[in-house]
Amino acid sequence: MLRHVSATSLAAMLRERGLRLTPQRQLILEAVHELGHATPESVHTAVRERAAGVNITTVYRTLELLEELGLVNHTHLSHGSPTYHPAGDDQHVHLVCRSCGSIAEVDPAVMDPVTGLLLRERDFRVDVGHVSLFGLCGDCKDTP
Amino acid sequence: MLRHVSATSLAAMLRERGLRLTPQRQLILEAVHELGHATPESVHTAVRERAAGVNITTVYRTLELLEELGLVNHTHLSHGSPTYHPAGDDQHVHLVCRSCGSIAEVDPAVMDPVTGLLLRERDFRVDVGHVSLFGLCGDCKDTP
DNA sequence: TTTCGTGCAAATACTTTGCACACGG
DNA sequence: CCGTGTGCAAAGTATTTGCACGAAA
Repeated sequence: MLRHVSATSLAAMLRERGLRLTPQRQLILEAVHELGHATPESVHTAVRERAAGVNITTVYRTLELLEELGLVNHTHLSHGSPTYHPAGDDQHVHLVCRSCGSIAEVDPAVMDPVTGLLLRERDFRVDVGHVSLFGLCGDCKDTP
Repeated sequence: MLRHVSATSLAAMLRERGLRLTPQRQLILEAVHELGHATPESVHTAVRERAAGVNITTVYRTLELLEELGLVNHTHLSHGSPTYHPAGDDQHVHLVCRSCGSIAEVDPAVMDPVTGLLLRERDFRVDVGHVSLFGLCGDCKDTP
């Protein structure tokens, strides 16, 4: 269960593509791991606590890069900013309550019947690390 | 299988709340039905073909209203603008290809195993008319 | 030394808000 | 008439882009 990508392996992944390891890229990747659910804004805030000068532009560019490298995924929780989270085997499906805004996580295996069906019948390969389901949570379904 | 909400029934729903039937509201609701998948921008364009003066602000306000009335739903297809579609029994789940951007639709019944499980085990009521699944379509999965 | 990466500033996209007038009921 | 709805303009947020300098390899 790999929860952290070490600086050296990040460096290796970057080098493979002729890209460079910078303090910003390390800090941003660490921030995503620490935050779990991270918007560009929250990453920016977190990174700034360690290194004041890091620009929001760099956060956007780096998150996009980290996603290309397969180190993070993003999903859209309700409206507004995308939410980034570490890629890997700790993936989860999000349950977003439209009433109270709470976000719960469930094992992506709950999607297996659906992903299997869609692959067989529609030739569509669902990216499970990317799924958000909207609805009403237990606390809200009675008092909407 | 009700595919259109008539002007009179829209009027009735509005009147119940002390709201008014206006040409803009009729046109915008019609546009959502005609377009099927409609962003605020595309609704604006479609409506303008019939009535030049309609403002984008009114489109936003009206889509929000129509959603409160339960006449339309919106979902987030990839990034960017939300996509509105008619509410009712023609609901569908969206399959969004992250490679080519294509949007396919499937019967929401494919989600039944998942919605049932989440209701039983997590007390979470999934809004199926709101589901978008991201992944790779058949055309793209071989040549990503 | 050679690119690549970053910060900065400005541009762009999307959405919301305040207000005065228009108009549906 | 009364009060809601609209258009307009402007403000607010979120994100992207161009460019010159700084820095990794």
